[in-house]
Amino acid sequence: MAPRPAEFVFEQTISFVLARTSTAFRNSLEKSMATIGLHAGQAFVLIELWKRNGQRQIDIASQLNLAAPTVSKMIKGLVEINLVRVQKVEDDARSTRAFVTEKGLAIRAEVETQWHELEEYTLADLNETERLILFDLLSKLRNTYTGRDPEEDE
Amino acid sequence: MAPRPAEFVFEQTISFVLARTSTAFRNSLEKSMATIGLHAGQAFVLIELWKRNGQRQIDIASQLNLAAPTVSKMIKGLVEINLVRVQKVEDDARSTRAFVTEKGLAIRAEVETQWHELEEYTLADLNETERLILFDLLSKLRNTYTGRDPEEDE
DNA sequence: TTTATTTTATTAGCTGGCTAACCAAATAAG
DNA sequence: CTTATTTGGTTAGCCAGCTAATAAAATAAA
Repeated sequence: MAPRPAEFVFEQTISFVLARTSTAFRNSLEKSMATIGLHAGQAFVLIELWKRNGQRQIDIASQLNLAAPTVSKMIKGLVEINLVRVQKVEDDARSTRAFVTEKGLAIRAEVETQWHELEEYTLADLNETERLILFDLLSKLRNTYTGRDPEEDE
Repeated sequence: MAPRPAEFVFEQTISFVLARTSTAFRNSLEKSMATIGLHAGQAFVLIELWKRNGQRQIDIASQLNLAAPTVSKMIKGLVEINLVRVQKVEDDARSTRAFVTEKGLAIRAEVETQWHELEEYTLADLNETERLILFDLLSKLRNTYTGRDPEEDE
């Protein structure tokens, strides 16, 4: 491990910039999703269900690297606004599967539009090469923090 | 603005990866700071005060791109554990200035050590070039989201 | 000078995250 | 078969963020 410099400047660490950027981005995402009546966390759950409908909460949590209670709350919110319904699994009385409703399916186009808009705004100052590199580097960081196997998503 | 592709894959957007990476990083930072009895948010306030002691809450909020109530709570927590004290400004009865206590000054070395350790862990899979590029790209994103003037930090 | 506006900070209440503790069901061990 | 462990989910309670609403002080405007 590299030695800690004598005069440590927090602002010049990637950790610092990543943290501040994260917060700022989160606000933007929340605002973006709010325009279509969603919270950011709910959008992530929907994205997961659009990919594989009927997942159990623990599966969603695993995919998004979230804790079980976090997903539990998000799904509760989605059920309340009729975008998702839950259904007991017949052969396992512990788990419940989450399914998108018709309304939950219908909202996908709006989410995509908003998401794409935010993405463009995010990357406005970056050229194509920078975009590819940033995606790659962020993916590496994610793998580092979550200990996940790269390329395990399809 | 580029057209939204026919089949939109959320997972392949930088927004998606950034969001998931952010959450994972936040957890790591929180755990890291917890080893020295701090919360992540409190660390950021301390970092600001170490740089310029006696700042008003609104100054700190501005520097960190946080809302006033957020900083208010963080400082309250820091005061409770005797790392920060607040003092009324004599010529402006609205604002209070925050100062690090002796204990708040003394903890700096520990925070630096922990921070540096997390930074090394974060960047373990990245070479020097990638580190520089990542810092630069994240800074760009931060500027995009916060609308801040680049290079305004010293 | 009086009134209107802006500024600083706090409180209340929300979502996004977490851990700890708990329950019930499924499975493994004995 | 009975007990112990693991697993899926919820509840409670915490911090990191936010907005809206409020209060008080400072400033600008009339």
